[in-house]
Amino acid sequence: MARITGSNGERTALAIRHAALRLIHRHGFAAMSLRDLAAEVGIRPGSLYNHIATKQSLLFDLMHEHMTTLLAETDAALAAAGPAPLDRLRSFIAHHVLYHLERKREVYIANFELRALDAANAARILAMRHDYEARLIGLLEEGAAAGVLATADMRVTAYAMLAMLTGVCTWYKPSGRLDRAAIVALHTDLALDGIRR
Amino acid sequence: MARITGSNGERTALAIRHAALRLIHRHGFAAMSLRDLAAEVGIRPGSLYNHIATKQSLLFDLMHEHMTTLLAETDAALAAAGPAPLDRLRSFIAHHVLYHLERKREVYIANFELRALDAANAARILAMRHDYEARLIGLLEEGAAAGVLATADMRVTAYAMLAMLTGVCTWYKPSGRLDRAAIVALHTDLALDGIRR
DNA sequence: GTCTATATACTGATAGAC
DNA sequence: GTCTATCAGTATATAGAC
Repeated sequence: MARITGSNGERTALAIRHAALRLIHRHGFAAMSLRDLAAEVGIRPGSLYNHIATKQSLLFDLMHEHMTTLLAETDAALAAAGPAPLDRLRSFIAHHVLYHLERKREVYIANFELRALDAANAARILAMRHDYEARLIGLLEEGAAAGVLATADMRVTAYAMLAMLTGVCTWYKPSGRLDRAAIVALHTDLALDGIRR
Repeated sequence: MARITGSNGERTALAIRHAALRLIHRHGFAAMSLRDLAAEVGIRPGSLYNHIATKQSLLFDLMHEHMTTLLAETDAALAAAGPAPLDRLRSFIAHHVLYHLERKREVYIANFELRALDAANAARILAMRHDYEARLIGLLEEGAAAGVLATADMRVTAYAMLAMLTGVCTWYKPSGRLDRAAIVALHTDLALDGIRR
């Protein structure tokens, strides 16, 4: 007999993940105690262990799920884009910015809590991050081959672009002055043409 | 009678600051115990309190010293630059990148451990960060007034540029492929003209 | 699956001898 | 200024009743 969808156990597991995202984003993984987490969920500390193996595995699962989703969605966005290198690049930028606006907590954690993972887990997440960087480097190489863009160094340019595009996570608030489309357009312009006129 | 320069106490205090920069950069402030710190310095945990008031004040002092130096050096770089808006902007970019290459640990801590400060200390560091951002926004406004650059939004453009320029902290290694001048040139080109050709 | 209770270790910080 | 010793609180994780 199949497990009942949305049973109490599953709802608790989901609540733990959401509460962990909030607390880790706000205070950092090391500063989040399992007592804090349990209190946020509304259960006793020991009950957490019906849903997680260790605090470490909880962090890894959150990061792994984020990276899996990011890679899959990016590939889908590129598959839906036109064939022109600049169009594909625009598609990457737009998806990256929108994804980072919508899931700023997951992104923040995946970028800044790598230090809290043990060596084996960190290696797995790093490999997925390298896969993601490789997507952008590939797009830059396509553009350079087509003669529509130029850069002194593919890899460092990709790092610089990703740092800029990921920066939205640190200041974006949904109630802010600019809407999402304006933020995407501004970052696309900056990446492609800079600020000089 | 003046205190002897480089006395044992001062050398210990300096060693604590350096060790703290290393450990916080590597593991994060919350994950650095004062026992770890004392061991790295080569003293007993209790002896730390001859040099620091609390763990919190140690973090604040490190961040405050960094921000003070960054603001002073930036003003000096701008004072030494030519009067043309683009020259002043190039001077800002070059100084920012070089400073961040040379003091990546301090920068990383100041950017990502704000959450570990209590409210009053965080407000002081945030005010200094806003001062720094205001320098760049001012330069962008100078350039826009002179008609040599354009942007859809001054503040968000400044955030995006700072995120990009600060990104060097996360991957730079002195033994890397590109030397500092090349990294500065690449980021200046990216900021001013983007990647499109 | 959640609860109470607890094991075991570690945390920041302090007191007082030298 | 550094040491030994320790306080009081908290950390992750586990055991067993319900």
